[in-house]
Amino acid sequence: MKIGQATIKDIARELNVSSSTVSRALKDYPGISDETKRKVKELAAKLNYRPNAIALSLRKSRSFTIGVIIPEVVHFFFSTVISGIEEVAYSRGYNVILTQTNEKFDRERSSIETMLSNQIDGFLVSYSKETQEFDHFSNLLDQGYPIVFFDRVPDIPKAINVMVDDYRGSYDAVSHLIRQGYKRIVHLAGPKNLTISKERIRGYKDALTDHGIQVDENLIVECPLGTDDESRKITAEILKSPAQKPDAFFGNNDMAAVGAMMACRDAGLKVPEDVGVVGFSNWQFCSMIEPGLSSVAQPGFQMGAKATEILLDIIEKKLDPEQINEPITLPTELLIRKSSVRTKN
Amino acid sequence: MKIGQATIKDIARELNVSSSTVSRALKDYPGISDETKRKVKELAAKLNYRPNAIALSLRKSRSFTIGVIIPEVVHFFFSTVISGIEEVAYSRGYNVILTQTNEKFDRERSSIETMLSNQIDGFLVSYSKETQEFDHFSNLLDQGYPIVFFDRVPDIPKAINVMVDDYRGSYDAVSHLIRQGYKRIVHLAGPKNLTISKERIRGYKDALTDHGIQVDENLIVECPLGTDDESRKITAEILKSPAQKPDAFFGNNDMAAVGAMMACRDAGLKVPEDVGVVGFSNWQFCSMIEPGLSSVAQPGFQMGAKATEILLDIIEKKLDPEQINEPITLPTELLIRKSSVRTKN
DNA sequence: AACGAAAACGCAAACGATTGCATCAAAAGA
DNA sequence: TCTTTTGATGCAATCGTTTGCGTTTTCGTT
Repeated sequence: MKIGQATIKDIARELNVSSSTVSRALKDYPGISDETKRKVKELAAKLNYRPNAIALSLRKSRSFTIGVIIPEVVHFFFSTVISGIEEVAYSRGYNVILTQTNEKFDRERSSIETMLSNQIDGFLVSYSKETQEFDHFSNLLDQGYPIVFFDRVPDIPKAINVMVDDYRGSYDAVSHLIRQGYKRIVHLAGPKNLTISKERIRGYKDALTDHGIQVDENLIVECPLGTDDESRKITAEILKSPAQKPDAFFGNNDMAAVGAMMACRDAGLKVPEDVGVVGFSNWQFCSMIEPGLSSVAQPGFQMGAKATEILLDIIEKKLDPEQINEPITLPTELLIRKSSVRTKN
Repeated sequence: MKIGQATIKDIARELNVSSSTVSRALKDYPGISDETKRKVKELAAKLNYRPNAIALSLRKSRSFTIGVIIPEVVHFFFSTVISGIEEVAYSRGYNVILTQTNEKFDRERSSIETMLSNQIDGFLVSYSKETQEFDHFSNLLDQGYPIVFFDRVPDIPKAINVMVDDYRGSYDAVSHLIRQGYKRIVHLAGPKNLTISKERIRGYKDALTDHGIQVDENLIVECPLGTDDESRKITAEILKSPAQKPDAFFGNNDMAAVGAMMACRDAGLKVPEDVGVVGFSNWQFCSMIEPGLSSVAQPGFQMGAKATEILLDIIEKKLDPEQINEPITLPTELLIRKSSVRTKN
């Protein structure tokens, strides 16, 4: 008993019955005497019997495992999403196998391969920044594999997408800045191949237009990396230029916003008096820095949970993927802190 | 070909050979003609054959999957550890299945159960705060299951532990505060059942003693939750008390340290002029807040990577677990920022 | 022409569990 | 007493792959 788990065969041998009987006894099938059931269950408990999930998977061609592919675990937002995924999967009896792509396209593809080898029941995907074409996903969808995309979602047929309402979040943030009296608002944008970046840019533009401010394309600057260092440098550059100085920064993410704040401080500008700043994602540090950084909160946990629920429903045929034509959007919430509130007036 | 992957049998049937031949041809076994090998490989490529990892696992009683059990994914430190784990596992051809316990003992146990069912090759564990007894781990170790503990490690026989040098990190941090002239240093300690908390307390005490300062047990206050809110309240309480006021706070983690900073600010005390603060973990926000929070950096990625390497070496019999008697400690690094540097004086 | 050896391949069991169908006994009905 | 029904269990195939051993084919040698 030392090595190797007890199997149904072991129980069968010990009790002088067949494996079939043991299997059925354990699952309370009709047609097995109460006496036998009792003995089987007793011995099973005594031997600490645990069904071999691998054997089960092979038999049923189902692994009760879902594969999660994300760019990077260490991003706070993604870690909250994982938490949501894990929570739902666990409660419904599924395992989660995880790989991060580190934003590499090749790794995204090879991860899919190994997961397919492992007879994954379905995929949960947020694709990498490098990914520009989506054949590897389309093929899977065509073959009928369940996939739910979240946050970074592709624009391909049959894809089921769960995302936050980036447009609305961006629109709200920029409107808020305008109401606070800021007029020349720079948008530190994300990589333009990502839908989320595009949506946020769209929200930014519409907010300006709706408030009677003309969009100046020069004020939309791309920050591909999304780090504070990058945005700090870019912002410093902007502040140095002789053109009419901006008086607010709306970051595609919180790191970019923080970088802008630092650059402003470096340039001797005060936040929020001289310059307003709003970020996106509501990372933990937003409430800890001084001044507190206003930010658009994304419901990461809910997103992970929702995406997983949909995926499992599809896997378990409770839901027909054909019926979902619209992306599922989750509401954002603008959290207003000091960085964007003009106290003087 | 729509649904269901091509199997070895499919290839065999198509080519009028046996499965054995196909299997051997694919792996370049001797005793198969070059001609056959060519044909098999060609067809395999054409059918997009992918070996069924589940069947393989069943046959070899090996799953090439390791199970990771951690308290919470959303902790920055743990997410860096996961990243390290994932990196090494991926490069060595293993899958990672992940569960978080949410600090619950029951969930820890049930996670182990499901992982055992899934024929996990080994465990990587950081146990929950609720966990007080370790039979569920001891049993596994006795049965010969490979387990490597990290960060939160148990004091039980045969356990292989990977941890940061908490003692040294704590000692360095407190010594630094003393050298800056702070004298009454409060330690916002972690749960005392965790080895890491104990080690940090030990480092705190030794640093004081070595610098000729007597340890005052009243200055060691437990912050079981480790949140900023909790520590903010506790710190406020301490500052209100009539006793000789402390002039520095050393947090068991960064959140606790930030809480202390906020409480000081609330009380009208300036950091670092009046009060010095040092945290532990070096979360991302440390460099973003004002003043920057000095902190002891823990090499999370390296810890995950190291633990995984050891585990895989044990699994692959490259390493004999009996040979490891000492915990593996990774060096910490004290990052000094403004919060603990007295400029006046 | 005949024999032996090497080369190429197939058979079948095994991993652990499930399940349609057959089998056997005992109990019920005629 | 003999047939029919019901209840309890076993057989064997299956999922996809590997592998020890046996079988067949093809040569080369004498």
